[in-house]
Amino acid sequence: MKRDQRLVQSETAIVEAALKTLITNPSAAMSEIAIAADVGRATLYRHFETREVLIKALVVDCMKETEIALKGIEHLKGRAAFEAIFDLLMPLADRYQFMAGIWSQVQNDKDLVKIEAGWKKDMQALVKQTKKRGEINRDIPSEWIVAVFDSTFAAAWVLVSSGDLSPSDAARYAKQTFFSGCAG
Amino acid sequence: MKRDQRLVQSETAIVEAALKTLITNPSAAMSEIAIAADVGRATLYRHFETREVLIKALVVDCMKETEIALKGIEHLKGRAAFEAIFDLLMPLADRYQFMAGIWSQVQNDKDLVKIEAGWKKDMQALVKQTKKRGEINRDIPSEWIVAVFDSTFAAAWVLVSSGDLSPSDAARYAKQTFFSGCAG
DNA sequence: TTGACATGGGACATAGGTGTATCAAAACCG
DNA sequence: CGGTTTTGATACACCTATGTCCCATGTCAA
Repeated sequence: MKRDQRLVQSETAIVEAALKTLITNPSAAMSEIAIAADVGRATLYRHFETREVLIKALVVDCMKETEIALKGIEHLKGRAAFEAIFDLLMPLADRYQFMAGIWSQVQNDKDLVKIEAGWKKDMQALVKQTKKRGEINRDIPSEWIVAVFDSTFAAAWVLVSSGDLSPSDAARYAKQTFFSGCAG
Repeated sequence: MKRDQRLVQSETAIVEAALKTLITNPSAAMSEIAIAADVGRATLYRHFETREVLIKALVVDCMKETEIALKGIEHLKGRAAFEAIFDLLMPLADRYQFMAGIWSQVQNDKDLVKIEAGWKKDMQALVKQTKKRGEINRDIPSEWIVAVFDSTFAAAWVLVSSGDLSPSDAARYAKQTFFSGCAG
């Protein structure tokens, strides 16, 4: 017995519309999302009990995509790891635009905060490793490096989302800028 | 006849509290702001007719401070101009944290959008000028340069606001990172 | 001191968003 | 086809934030 086609159709429509809507307006109402998904408001609530549940589901989706994308780069070290991250994550620009905008509404969710904290920790470890390899200037504080990495990504995502740059071009510029900026 | 001391006292308390409150939570309610200012909600509305008016007033204040800070650097060109901007604007980190967070609530205000558009235009002109002087790599698109400039600032502001970096240290790192990143 | 004025607190109407319940119509699966 | 399930629309109660109004209280300036 197959799953009713209407269910999957509604759900994918909702997820896509919610993502797009919440990127442009992180505090968009459920009714706006329903309209964008071309779905009744009641149906929206049938699929996601509350607004909170919907948002968490979207964030979890994005995080899963990230971890899938990053699968198999554990063996890379230092600069090569950084470059792989730029390449692999740049196509997910819109997902990160969404996460960045919605984050303040999610800061009370222990699960998500914990995952984010883990990422930050991994990042700091990678920075230290790269410093040891001499690919990043040891005199620059790691906090600054991490902050610059994040903000370089953000800059690239904005230009990708707005269509000014392709993901691959953006990744190239981001890598160049980041390493030139942090090497010397 | 002097202006009633109570008026100025309330107003400064409101402005300061509103700024601080809206930095941490850009969608804070008027009641929260009133409590933070240690002022009755009614008094808050006596000074600022609506929430919209309050926010616009705060943004205008920040913009004025910016233009005052930048007064007298028109004669500087290229890299020197960029460095002056970093130095002069870094102490205003909290103001920019506020502006960045509140901006989506202000995008319908023609006045503010116009001012912001003017700044962007000036920025692009400065980038082109600096490229001509050979202080920025001509092969990097100006859009990317501007985006990196903005995001470098944002990174620095976050670290300054969180107390991890002093404004002067932040400005130093930001200048170093930005020019190393964009020169080669 | 005194008249004018700002304030705090509370009551109030309004608007908009959230989440629930119901029902007839439509689409699906077998 | 026929029973089941999903759907859209609507009505509903609830809550929260906004903005207005009023009045007793306390403070200011002349």
